[in-house]
Amino acid sequence: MRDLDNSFGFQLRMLHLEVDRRARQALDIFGMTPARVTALLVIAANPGCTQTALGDALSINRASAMKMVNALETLGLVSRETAADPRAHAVTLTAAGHEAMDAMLEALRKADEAILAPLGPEAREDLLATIRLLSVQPCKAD
Amino acid sequence: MRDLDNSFGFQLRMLHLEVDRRARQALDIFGMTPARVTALLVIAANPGCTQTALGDALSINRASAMKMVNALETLGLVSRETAADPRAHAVTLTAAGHEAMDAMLEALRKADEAILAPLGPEAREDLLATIRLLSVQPCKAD
DNA sequence: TATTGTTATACTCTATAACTATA
DNA sequence: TATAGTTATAGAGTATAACAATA
Repeated sequence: MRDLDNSFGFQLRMLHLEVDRRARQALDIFGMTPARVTALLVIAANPGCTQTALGDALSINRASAMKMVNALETLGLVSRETAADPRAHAVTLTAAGHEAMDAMLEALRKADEAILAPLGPEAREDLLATIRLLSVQPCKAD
Repeated sequence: MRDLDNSFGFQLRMLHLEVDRRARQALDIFGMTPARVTALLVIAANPGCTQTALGDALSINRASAMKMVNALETLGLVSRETAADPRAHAVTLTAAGHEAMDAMLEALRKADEAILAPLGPEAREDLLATIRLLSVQPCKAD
């Protein structure tokens, strides 16, 4: 049997599976999912971004980004404003979106806490620093 | 704006997004996906497991596990054998499955390498050890 | 009664391709 | 010609609910 314990991709996938499952549970009462919260966070960090820019930030294409915005708009969390370029839409959080985001982040923080329980403060900082180092930060949408 | 840099869940999701994207590219020529490889690995680690047990190991339900086995069987990578309990199927890798798995793991190793490039040997071991510590290892399917 | 596999159906998230309107 | 948004369609991966066979 192959030594899966040493496969970074496999281990990360297993961890993500668990984190995602817990996040999904935590977000269920909001009618949200991890993918939607991620989109919401990117929009919050880049108010007025276009749908195409949002897609680039999330590594998804225009059509998929539009569907996400549709879902968030239906939930009343974001709105499409007119942009300088009349072809584009400027996507921004509504007041309800800002409020909801705070509640969701707190719910996610609790879900993360359950996962991170085995780690002390230093180990958590090290882990976060390492992940940040590896991750191409796709939160710039402009 | 909320400090997303310090949100473990958000950072992990972003990292997973990138790792998954590269893994998907690497597996494309095999007609495989990360989810299918994970299932294949669990089956390889637990030869003769039932579909329900596979589902438990992957945190998915029976119906979804059956679909995965169907896909892997169609690709000729696994086979359903008769189990002690005639209600169940014993799922095992075929010879082709074992061969293909080696090639896939090598392809994934290369994809991981591209992500891990910023880390030295020690940092990689630390990261892997930490992830293993957090991850409830769902690779026991029996 | 409980469990295994199965089928049917549906939802989320992604993709591609083609269309429109504007640049 | 290129770009932003849209629509239609499709596929992967998940879920629930109900069914047959077996324990």
